[in-house]
Amino acid sequence: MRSAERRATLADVAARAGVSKSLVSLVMRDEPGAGVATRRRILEAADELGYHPDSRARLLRSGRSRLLGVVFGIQHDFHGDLVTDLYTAARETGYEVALSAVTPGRDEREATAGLLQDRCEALILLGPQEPTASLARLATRLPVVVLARSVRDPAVDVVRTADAEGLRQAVDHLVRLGHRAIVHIDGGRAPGAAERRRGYRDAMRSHGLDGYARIIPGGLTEEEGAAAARVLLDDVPTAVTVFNDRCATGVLDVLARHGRAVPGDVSVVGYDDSRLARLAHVDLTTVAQDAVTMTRLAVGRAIDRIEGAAVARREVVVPPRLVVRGTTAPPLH
Amino acid sequence: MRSAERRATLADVAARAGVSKSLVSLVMRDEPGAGVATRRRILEAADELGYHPDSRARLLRSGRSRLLGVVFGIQHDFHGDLVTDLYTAARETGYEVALSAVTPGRDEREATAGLLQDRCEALILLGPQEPTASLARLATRLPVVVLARSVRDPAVDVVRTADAEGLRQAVDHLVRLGHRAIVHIDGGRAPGAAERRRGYRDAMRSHGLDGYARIIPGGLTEEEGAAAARVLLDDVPTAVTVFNDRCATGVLDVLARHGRAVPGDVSVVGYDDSRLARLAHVDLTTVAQDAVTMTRLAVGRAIDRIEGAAVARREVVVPPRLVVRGTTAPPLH
DNA sequence: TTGAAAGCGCTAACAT
DNA sequence: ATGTTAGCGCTTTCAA
Repeated sequence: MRSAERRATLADVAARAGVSKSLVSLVMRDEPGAGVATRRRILEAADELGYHPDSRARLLRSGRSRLLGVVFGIQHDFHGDLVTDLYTAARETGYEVALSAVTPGRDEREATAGLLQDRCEALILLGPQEPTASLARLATRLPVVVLARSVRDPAVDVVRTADAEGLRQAVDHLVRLGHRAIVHIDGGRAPGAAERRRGYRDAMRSHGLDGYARIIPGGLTEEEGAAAARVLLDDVPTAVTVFNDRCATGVLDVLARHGRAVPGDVSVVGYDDSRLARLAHVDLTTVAQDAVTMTRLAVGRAIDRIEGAAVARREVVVPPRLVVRGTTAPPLH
Repeated sequence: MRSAERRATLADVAARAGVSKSLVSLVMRDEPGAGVATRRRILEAADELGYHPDSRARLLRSGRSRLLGVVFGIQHDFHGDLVTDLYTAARETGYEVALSAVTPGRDEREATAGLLQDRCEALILLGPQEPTASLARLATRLPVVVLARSVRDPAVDVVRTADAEGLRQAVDHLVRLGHRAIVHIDGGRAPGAAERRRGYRDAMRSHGLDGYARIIPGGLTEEEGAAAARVLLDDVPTAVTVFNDRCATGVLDVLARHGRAVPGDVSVVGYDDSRLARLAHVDLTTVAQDAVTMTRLAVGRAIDRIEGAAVARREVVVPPRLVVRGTTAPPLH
C-alpha cells in the first residue's frame, strides 16, 4: 500500500506557487526576504503537496551534516549508559547523534570509517582501544573527543573521570570501615586501568598499607573478574576493589558460589555505577563516573571544535563520586 | 592541527590518479569496468588523500540510501548479539546498517523517526513494544521487518523463534533428567512471553505434570528475575525455566545468595543463549535463538522487499535449540 | 522583493 | 577500458 508517487521537491512547490526556487528556499528556512503574501502562498503550496525538504540535498549544498558520530562497544553496559546520556545531551543542540557499534566482528576502524562516510562533523569515541597514534591521525581530519580514556596527544580532546581519585575514594572508604587487606583486581590494558592501579597503590601507601597492597590481573569482562576471584579464593582478603562493575559482577558471582558472604566475609567495590551496579539484587558499592556531566561536556566540546570556538583545555577531568551500597561493611574479626 | 585543506573529493582522486571521475566512481564502488593497473593507481591515490565517498551525494544522485535502519534496545544484551550479527549479515549485501537506540529517555517512536529522516529504505525492529497498529502504519511507508516478536499484521514481515517449541525442549530436557516440580518464571507482557508460557503449559501437560505446573510473574530484567526467585524461596521446586537469560541471571544470583546450589538443589534453564549465558562462570543451560540465521533472514527479507522481490511468507519461524550447560542436572532425592 | 544561474559530490547514460 | 555530460534537490551568489 506504499504510495508510488514521487516525493514533492522544492521545484514542485515553486511551480505550484508560481515563484522561483530561491523564494521557496528562503521561506522554508524561515529566512527574511520574502513578501508576506508570497510567503503565505508558498507555505500553502508546500502544505498541499506534503512537501518536506530533503535533508541530504540540503546538507550537500550547505556542506554540513550536523552529525556527531559516536563509536561505542555494544557489549559494554557502561557504554550503553553513556549513549543514553549522549542522546539527551545532543537533544537541544541542533546536532544529531549517529551511532556506530564496535562488535566482536567489527573493529573500531570499521566503526569509524562508517561514520566518516556519513560526513559526521566530529567523532566521540567511548573508551577507544586504538593506539594514540591512530587517534591522532584521525584528529587531523576532524575533531575527535575521547570519552572515558586518557590520551596524551595535543590533537584530541579528552573528557574523563579522575580515575586515580576514584580508587583513592574506594580505598579510603574501606580503610575507614576498618579494612587493611585490600586487594585490587585490575583492568589490564583497558582504558583507565593504569590510572586506577596507580590510584590504588597511592592510596594504600598513604594509609601505610603498602605491605597489604596486592594487585590481581583482571580485565573488563565478567569472565576475567570470575577468573581473578578464583585466584583470590586461596588467600582471601577482607576487601576487593575491582576495575569496573562488569568485572565485579564476575567476582561477586564466584564468591557467592564458594560460600563467601558479601559483605560479611568480603567487601567489594566496583567502578562506573553502571546499570549493573544499581540492580537491587546486586546493590554494588561503586565509584560513579558522572555520565551526565561527561556526555554533556563531550558534546559541548565537539560542537565548540566544529564551530571553531576557543577551547581552553584539551583534557577535562570530571571528579568521581563513591556510591556506598550494600557490598561493603566493616570486616569481621 | 587539523589540516585546513578541504576534504578530498572524487574529483581530487581523479586528478591525482590522472583519470576521469567515472573511473574513480566505478572503482570506489567495486564495479567492474576498470583495468587492474588503473584500479590500483586509483585506490592508492584515494588512500593517500584519505578519501571517503560522501554518502549524501551518493544518495542524492542515485535516489537511494542503501540504508537498513535497525532499532534496538541498548540495555538488552540479546539485542547486542543481534546487532552484532546484523552487521555481519549486511556486510556483503551492498546495504549498510544504520543504528538507532531505544534508551530510557528515547522511545521507539523517536528512534524510528530518526531513521526515517535518514531515508532508510527498510526498518528492522528488534523486539518492538509498539502496538501492532503503529507497526502496520509504519509499514505503509516502507518495508518493516520485526525480529524476535510475533506480529499478526499482513503488512509487516516477521522473523522469530518458535518460542513454544523452545520451552517444550527445556521442559523435555528437565523431565528427562527426572524433574517433576518444574516452575516457569515468565516474561509478563514482553515480546515472546505469551508463547513461551503456552509452550511451558503444553509441555507440562503432555508429560502429565499439570499438577506441578506453576507460573511465577517475572519480566525481562535481572531485577524481575531476582524478585521472582525470592518468591520461589518459600517453596523451592527442583527446576526453573526462565523467560530469558537476563532474567535468569537475577534468579541465579538470588539462589546463590541464599545458599541454594545450582544445579545441585535447583536446575535453571534460560532463554536466548545470549552472551550472559555463555560466560564460563555462569555456564547457563539455555534455549538458543539462532541469531545468525534470524539476522540473515531479516536482512534478506528487508532487501527482498526493497527490491520488490516476491516474498512467500510474511512470517518465518526459526527453530530454537537447547544448549545444555552446567545449570541443569538430575534432582537429588 | 524576486529570479537566474552556478554549483555541492556524486552516479549513470552515453560516448569513444 | 576510459572519458564526457547531465543532472539528483537544494542553497547561494549575484542581478534585476
